[in-house]
Amino acid sequence: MNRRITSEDVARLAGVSQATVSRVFTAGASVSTKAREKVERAASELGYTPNALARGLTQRRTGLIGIVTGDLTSLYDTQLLSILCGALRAEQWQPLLMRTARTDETGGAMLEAMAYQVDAIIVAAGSVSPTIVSETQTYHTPVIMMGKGETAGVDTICCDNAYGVRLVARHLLAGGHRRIAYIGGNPAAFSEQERRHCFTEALEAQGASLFASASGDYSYESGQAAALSLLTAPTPPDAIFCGNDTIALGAMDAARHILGLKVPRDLSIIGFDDITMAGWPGYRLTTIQQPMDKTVSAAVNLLQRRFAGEELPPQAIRIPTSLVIRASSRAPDLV
Amino acid sequence: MNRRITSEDVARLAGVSQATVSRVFTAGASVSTKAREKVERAASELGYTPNALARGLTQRRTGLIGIVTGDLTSLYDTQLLSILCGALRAEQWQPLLMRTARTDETGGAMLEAMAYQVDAIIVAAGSVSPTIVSETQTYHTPVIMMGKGETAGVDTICCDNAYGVRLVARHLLAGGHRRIAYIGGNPAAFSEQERRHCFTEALEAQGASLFASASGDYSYESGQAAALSLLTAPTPPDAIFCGNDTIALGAMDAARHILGLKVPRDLSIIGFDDITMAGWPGYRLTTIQQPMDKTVSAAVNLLQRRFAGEELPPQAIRIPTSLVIRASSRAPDLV
DNA sequence: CTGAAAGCGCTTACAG
DNA sequence: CTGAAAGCGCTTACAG
Repeated sequence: MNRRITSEDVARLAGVSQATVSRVFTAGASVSTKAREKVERAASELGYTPNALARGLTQRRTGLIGIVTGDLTSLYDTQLLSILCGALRAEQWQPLLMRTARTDETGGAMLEAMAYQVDAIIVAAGSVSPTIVSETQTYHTPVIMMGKGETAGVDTICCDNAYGVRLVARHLLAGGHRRIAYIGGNPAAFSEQERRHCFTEALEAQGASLFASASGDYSYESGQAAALSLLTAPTPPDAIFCGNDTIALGAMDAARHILGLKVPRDLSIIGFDDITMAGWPGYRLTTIQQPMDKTVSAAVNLLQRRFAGEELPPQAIRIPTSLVIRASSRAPDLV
Repeated sequence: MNRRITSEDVARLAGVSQATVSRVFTAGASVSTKAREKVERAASELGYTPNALARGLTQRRTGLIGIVTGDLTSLYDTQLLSILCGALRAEQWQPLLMRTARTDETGGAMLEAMAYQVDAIIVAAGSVSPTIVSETQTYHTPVIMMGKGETAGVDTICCDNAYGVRLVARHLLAGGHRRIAYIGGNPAAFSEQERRHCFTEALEAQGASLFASASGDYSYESGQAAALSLLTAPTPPDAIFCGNDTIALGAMDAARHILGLKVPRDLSIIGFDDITMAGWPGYRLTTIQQPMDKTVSAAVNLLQRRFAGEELPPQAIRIPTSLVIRASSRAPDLV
């Protein structure tokens, strides 16, 4: 057979109407046990599965969730994606993955997802112009932006950067550090701006100040390069806080393997995210934990409420952060 | 407006028939310049994009490609996924991501993808029973299995495991190693079976034999545990070849940080895949490179040919492998 | 509970 | 080149 099996085929074999076949595959529709049995027998004999596209055309829901990610080069993004996909699957939602290579592709990717009538879009990358936001609002499709603070018109889920970096500042100062540097991620990213800003403020609130800083792009290589330039300066920093763990791993490798420094004896290094590798014995990175499972379940909950038709204003959810002390930072009591 | 804009709306505004609107958005359809202009103006004014679902229902093609992956915990899988998604996007194909948590979910995930009328399915995880294969063949949907050798009825793309592990055997023996161990991945995986088998054979072909071996599940933790047990035996191995890089990183960290061994002085470690981290200065892992871009472009090419209707028998493509010598293995000339 | 029929938003022969 | 109409495979009021 060169044609897909349709509900019509099943109906014919089962001796019922096509509508009855449809009802058997529609949760909550009323069908007699007898009819249901005939249909199920016929369906399994023919190997019938309802066409999700046709179903999506008639119902309001397709079960498709658009996920806009960056280039998936970041270990954090990748771990988040994995957890997110697992959670979506548990809800029987299918992720339509829009991987963007550049941050300005985000808007386009959202519109492409819309073309497939996705029930919602989760944006985990790049930033979105207000024009795009208002454009997507015409579609009445829920949009959740991850890693972004309050944004007009859409839901956002973000970790508590301010609290996290405050913990870092306190920890480093308690560790006796006075030349504290910062290596940031992509300057255009919200998380970078917030982390840098709040970290600087937190130091100042405690009577200290940022000693030096550099910018990267959240990559390992950028962490290496930035660390190298900071550490070879006439007066190098004695601690580096990094915008994410990947940068921190690059910085640590540069300090140890290129410059021959001991971490944390010569230098404390702290990251942000708590990706799996931060706990590996080769790194044992002190970092701010950003609980990915909580982020994901907040997203799923929000979608459930929106799908249920609840009329709530755009949410700006913050997920709590915490400090995970490992071996890459000087312990306060040893000073 | 609470309703999506349809081609009907555009037609009304542009003063043409709905069919003409459709033609403007269908590549290769003939429309007069005048009509095209009117339609394009109206479409952009209304913010119209064709409904990809409705289009998919009438055409043979949806532009959707189902991708069945494992739990995305593996660094190799994740890097491959990233490259794959980039390549699909370049073709205007959208990946419908089916992330499975257990290997026996593969078949179900394929059928779910089928329900969305995907144009093809790329399976990059788990194994598939012959029943599922024949079931999917009824749908006439191309299926490509990655990381699998020749399989009846479907296309496969796999790296040249045999050649790769032969290079490892030769390299280790040339390095003077005589107690060579192997830590495998998931015993149910094709790649594991092939690598283990061919590695054992390669050693024997060169007059040596496998000294010890252990099984893991391709994870970092399993690499650590297996290395620990092998290296604390009365006579430990002096070299370990690992079924993938992630295992090798775990093994290396266990050797160095838990047992205090020097790599490669006390022990050579070799991996498989050549993931990004294998080149990081903290590891500098000697490994077999499996070119992901070639794997991906082979898949894209194959899909293009299948979509074009070419009648070719199931392909069993092998991608060449090569040895990347870094610092985790003893150099032959130093012995 | 069940069938006939309209409709979801497109594409594509079929005439003209 | 263009319009009217059939059809893709479903769901869902509407009657009965």
